[in-house]
Amino acid sequence: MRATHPYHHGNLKSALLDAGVALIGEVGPQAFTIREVARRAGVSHNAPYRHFRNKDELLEALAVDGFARLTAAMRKWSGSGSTGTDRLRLCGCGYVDFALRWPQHFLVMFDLPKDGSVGENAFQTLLEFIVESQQEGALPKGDPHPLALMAWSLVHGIAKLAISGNLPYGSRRVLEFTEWASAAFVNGMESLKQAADPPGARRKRKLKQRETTWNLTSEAESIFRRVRFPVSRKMQ
Amino acid sequence: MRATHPYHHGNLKSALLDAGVALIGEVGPQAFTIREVARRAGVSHNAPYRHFRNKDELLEALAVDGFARLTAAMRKWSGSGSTGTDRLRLCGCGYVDFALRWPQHFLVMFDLPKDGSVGENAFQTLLEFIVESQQEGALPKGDPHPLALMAWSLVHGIAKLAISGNLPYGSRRVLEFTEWASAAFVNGMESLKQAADPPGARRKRKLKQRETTWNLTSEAESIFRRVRFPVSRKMQ
DNA sequence: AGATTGAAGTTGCTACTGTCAACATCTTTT
DNA sequence: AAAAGATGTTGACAGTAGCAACTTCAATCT
Repeated sequence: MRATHPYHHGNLKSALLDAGVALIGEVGPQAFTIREVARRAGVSHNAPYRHFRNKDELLEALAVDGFARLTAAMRKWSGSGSTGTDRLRLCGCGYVDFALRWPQHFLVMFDLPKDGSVGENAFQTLLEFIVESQQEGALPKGDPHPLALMAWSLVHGIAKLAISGNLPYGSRRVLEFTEWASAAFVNGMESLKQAADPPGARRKRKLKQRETTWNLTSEAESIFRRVRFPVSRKMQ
Repeated sequence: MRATHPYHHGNLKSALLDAGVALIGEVGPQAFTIREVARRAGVSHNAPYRHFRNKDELLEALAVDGFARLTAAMRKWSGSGSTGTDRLRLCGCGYVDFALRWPQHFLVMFDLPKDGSVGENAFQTLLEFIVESQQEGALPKGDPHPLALMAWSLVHGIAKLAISGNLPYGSRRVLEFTEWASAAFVNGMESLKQAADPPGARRKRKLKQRETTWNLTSEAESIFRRVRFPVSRKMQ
């Protein structure tokens, strides 16, 4: 009894995570089973319970892993952009591309009861590009959160609808649609940017405008007057 | 043995659907169980198999039911709008409101493998308001499908993110945010509407512009030039 | 009428799952 | 060296999806 694997696996936890990522990618959350993960890691059906309290905790770990991959994908895609709006657009494409490549994993990340604020990093990445675009004057000044949440909602909706087969496009065209929609978002918002805008020498006013109140310029506000979306209070 | 219920239930199928709707609303797709549905309908654990081939078929029936309710909600909300853009905005709010009220049911409708084109009616409703808004001149002319899909993606993303707890708002503010985002969508798109636009006497050219090609005006196209999202081919 | 057929509901079974409890093995600390 | 603790295993239990064989009952066909 030495030819078989040793009694202790060594680093079972990461092996379980790897097997879990593979399994979730194959069968999705419905058919996902702790016992199959254990099987793939070559270990008894109860070994995982030494590393995860229960099934949900394992799934949550997979979600955390997924968000790390997602953030990496967004950063990688946006890396080739030269302006803030370029990066913003590419970031959205990376988001959708990730969702299309690992739809089941994407499911686990969002459609299961999670606890804390997983996915915080992904949102920060998006927020960063939003702020950049604001500084370039491509997006209206003020609290960037509503804009970021709107952009996020847009690409998230595209991703989910595409995955569930509700967009009449194949993967290829979904990405083109994402790019188009992102451009439409930015260009649409651009029309609401600060009216009296000194055309230059404003790039230096770094992050002064990151207050926590949604403060549209009067011109934009006159357009948005019917809604007046209130302050973004106490995000998270 | 007459005091107990009769051997044949009468209309078990609809009773199962009712119990299923209730159950899915309580526990979600994960904990959803055919046997519990049977229990609630006061029937043996295998009776449902006379009406649904398997669990997925029952869930799909629930999804169909959900889409009917969703469409009804959208129509009810938009009923109080006076213009096309009003109805479009309210329609989006109805969508999100429905998702927030029955998040688990909403899950079943989109995140399970479905077969055919369920939800066709809901999309047609949205498309109708998009076309109306185009006729009012509030949205750019041309194929309404990309616009409808973008609007749908936006509200769908808001709904999903809100349900999964990724929007920093409570239900109340989520609806306000939806309203704001919808207004931003329309007003943003409005800036791309036909440039040389005879201000009146165009409401009569009814649905002439419902071609299947995405045909932006030259002005809008110059703004969208970097993407050139192609024709919407063979929707569904 | 009386027999037959077939739909609708039931009971019992198998294979599988999540999770608990008790046990085995190996490492680390004392 | 011995105790302790962490890690992995075996065996159980309750619950589930679905199959097969049985029962009830209404409708149809002589």
